[in-house]
Amino acid sequence: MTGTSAPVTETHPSVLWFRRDLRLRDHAALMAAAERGPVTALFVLDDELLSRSGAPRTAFLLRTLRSLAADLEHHGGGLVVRRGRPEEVVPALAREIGASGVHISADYAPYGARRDARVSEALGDVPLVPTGSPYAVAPGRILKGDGTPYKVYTPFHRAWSEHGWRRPADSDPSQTQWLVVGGDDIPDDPDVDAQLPPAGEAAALDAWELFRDNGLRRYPKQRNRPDIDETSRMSPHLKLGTIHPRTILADLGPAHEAYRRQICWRDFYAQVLHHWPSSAHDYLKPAFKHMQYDTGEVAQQRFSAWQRGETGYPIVDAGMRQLLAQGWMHNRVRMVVASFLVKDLHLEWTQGAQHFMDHLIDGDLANNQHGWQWTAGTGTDAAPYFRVFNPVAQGEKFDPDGDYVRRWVPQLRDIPGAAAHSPWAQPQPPADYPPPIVDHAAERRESLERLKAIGAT
DNA sequence: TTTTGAGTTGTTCGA
DNA sequence: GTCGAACAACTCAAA
Repeated sequence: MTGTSAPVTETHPSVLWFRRDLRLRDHAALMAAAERGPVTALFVLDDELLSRSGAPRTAFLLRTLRSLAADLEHHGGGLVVRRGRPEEVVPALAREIGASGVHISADYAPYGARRDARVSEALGDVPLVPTGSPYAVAPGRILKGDGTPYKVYTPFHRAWSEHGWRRPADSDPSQTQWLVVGGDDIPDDPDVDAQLPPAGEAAALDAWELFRDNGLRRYPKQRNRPDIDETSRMSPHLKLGTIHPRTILADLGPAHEAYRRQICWRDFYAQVLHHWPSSAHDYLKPAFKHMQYDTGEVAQQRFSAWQRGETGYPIVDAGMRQLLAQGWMHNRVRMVVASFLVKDLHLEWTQGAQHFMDHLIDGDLANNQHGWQWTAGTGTDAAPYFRVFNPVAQGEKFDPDGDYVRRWVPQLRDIPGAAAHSPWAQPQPPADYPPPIVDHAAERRESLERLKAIGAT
């Protein structure tokens, strides 16, 4: 015994405030909290956040919370759930247990960052301690040589790959001393028609291992095939943090670059939103604000048809119906339906983005808003203006046998093969399926005209 | 400061 | 049926 390290004779309880990190493994903030003494696990039901969350996403969150609570109980603890404003609830609990600190994983999204600043102030002398983030590399860590953030993906990806990331954190819930106090009940799920996937950390790890050992090998070739549907389905888990991207990256080898790039996209868009918070609702390229968009009753009817999956374009309708049925949509199809809303219906991307956020269980502000801005051609590193998806060609290319559209649009069941992508060309089109609400070729030309008009300004 | 090369995911048209 | 070019101009990143 040399006495170089001070013996820890005194321990202080602390609060571990869960937000988008609803797991116990690979959890840096949990480690930081646990090494100081007993830990009270808290989740705040924040009405301001819940009011922005559609029923499927809320249901998936509540199921995830129940799973986390059960996991904590399994390790001799429990999840303290309290409803209210975080700047009131968190300091109240901290006082109640005499916390020496409140530990969090940092949140870089606009609302979360403002909320955390308010909470930190309300906590007074009790520090709000961020450890780790929901990303492989936290926003703000990767900058260009001149100290400013990247706006283009490819150089960001290069820098991100060179920067590297930490190994998964070694958090151990069974070695943590949990301190449980009273709280509110987790509310019942809202009514949801959608078939949601299993929620919680164990489900996330199961889903990851299943994909890693099966679909990952074929991912580069098949990721664009909604009919085969061998994507990883990790997005809802990454959204809620039931798995950390580092856990995933640690399993990837040199052959898995295509999938690793997707993880990098998530980091990229998080840092774009972090550095340009207004891009959550504003056109990143301001000229697009002045483009002519359709409004009025016909536009609203078309928007409604798009939402319900009754546009008469099978790949669009299949995607929109999958969204309603599963709270999820294949990524290739997300681009197709987004392009249709923006370029064929001439509606603003924000309208479509809102519908996505209402229904997607993986609805993540950074990914969603910037995915839409990319399609609309208004975002960072966006698609060139002339890139207009043809819904028939996309269907024939990525759903070559028509299996995807027949799965989600049963009215097409009697049209075999790729012909299902153009039912109007059938000798006898199905009577219970609508004809196209707009003519794609004409609307494509119209879109290019309107884009040209703002190019002149 | 200036210059240069490059930029996730597409479609259409004409040879 | 296949193939290459055109579809613009601009901004970004880096030397």
